[in-house]
Amino acid sequence: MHAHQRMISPLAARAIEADDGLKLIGVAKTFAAGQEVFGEGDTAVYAFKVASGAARAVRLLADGRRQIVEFYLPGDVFGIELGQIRRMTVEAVGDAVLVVARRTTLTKDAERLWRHAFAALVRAENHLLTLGRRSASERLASFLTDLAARIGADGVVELPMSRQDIADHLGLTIETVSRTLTQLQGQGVVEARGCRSVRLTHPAALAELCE
Amino acid sequence: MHAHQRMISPLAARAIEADDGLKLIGVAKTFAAGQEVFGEGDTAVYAFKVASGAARAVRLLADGRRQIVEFYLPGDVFGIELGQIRRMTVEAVGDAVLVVARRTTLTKDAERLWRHAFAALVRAENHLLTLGRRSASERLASFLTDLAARIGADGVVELPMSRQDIADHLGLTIETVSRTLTQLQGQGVVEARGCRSVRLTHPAALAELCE
DNA sequence: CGACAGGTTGAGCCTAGTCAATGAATGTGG
DNA sequence: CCACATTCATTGACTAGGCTCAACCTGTCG
Repeated sequence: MHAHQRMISPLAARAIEADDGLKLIGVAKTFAAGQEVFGEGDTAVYAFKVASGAARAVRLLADGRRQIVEFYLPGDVFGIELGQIRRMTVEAVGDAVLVVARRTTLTKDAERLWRHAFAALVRAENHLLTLGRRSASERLASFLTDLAARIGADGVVELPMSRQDIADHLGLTIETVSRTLTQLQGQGVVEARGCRSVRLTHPAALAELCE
Repeated sequence: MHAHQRMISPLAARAIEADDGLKLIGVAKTFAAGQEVFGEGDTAVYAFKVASGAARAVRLLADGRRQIVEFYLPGDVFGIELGQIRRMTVEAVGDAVLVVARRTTLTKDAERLWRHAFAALVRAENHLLTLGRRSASERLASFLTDLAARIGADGVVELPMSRQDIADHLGLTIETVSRTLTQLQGQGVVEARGCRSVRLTHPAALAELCE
């Protein structure tokens, strides 16, 4: 098990309340690396909250090109839908523990679900700017800055996802992700410690690089 | 005045109800081409519904690169915010008539506002796939197919926006938009009638081109 | 230790961007 | 009504950022 995949006891997760105010009471369920949480086209029954690990929301084109619409990290809520049909596939990234709740039991929390969905909108719209107008190095800089804010500890980000996942999130190839990361190291703004751990040595410069 | 900018009497627009079920009662206001409806950073007071014309939601990078996050077409509602601050600028595309309502007076319609915001999320997440993984011709094909579904009449789409707007929405340059459109004509799937009107001569083939 | 998946690096290519010239459309004033 | 100005769109020549294909390296685990 990797350091970034802190497992928590399923029992301890039974009632997780993060600072978002949404008390998502449900059963904690463990997903293995790559396991599908739900698939595009499925009937939407549950909402989920990440207790540990991470998940990815994936959309595919017919020829296999893949876009990761969003990464869900500890504390994030996902699976809220207006319709009955899942609009994309969500899979565990590495091993993950999710708290599961029937969507129908959450209607009293409508206001808070609303906030989570709106946060997703804000994130998606920000990401549109990145995919539409930023260069490879700007995409990486944005990505690392964002991750640092969400799961960074003391300037170090433990990446839960593979290079392929990062590439598919940023609309690049693994080769470009790899090269760009090397280049950022050359500029002295980040420092890799193994391929799943990045230290942001100069976060201000990294933020500059986002333009 | 262009054919696609059907003006309606402000009085007639006082209570616009489209098939979305949201009865947005307010004052109709006319905006000139390019006029700002609200700016990034402004305090969010009103919500808007497009009566005629179109609007664009714009985000800028420091060096002037521009991303059009979304086009709002007749019937679309925008300006719903969770916070008090506008997250992007919205401007009229060509002349436009908008119905304006105080956000605070809309709280009883929360359920319907919710639907509009969720629709924006679905659109944004779909567009992420386009910007992240589609080629120039696939982007144009997606764009035209989408527009045809929203404002197409009999296979003809009257474009409310300029080439620059299209480019900034699709993450391309005007030259690439222009060339790609010419190329689509060469393939016989579309037919331009002046630069603001496109006939989808072979919509099925166009849908194929989206991959 | 050896095998394998995942990551890095290199060489060459291709799509889309840049820079520049031309052409079409719209608007203004004489 | 036409000459001119201005803006927007198209086309061409060239460039470059990122992709493809391929080899090599690294770290993780049996």
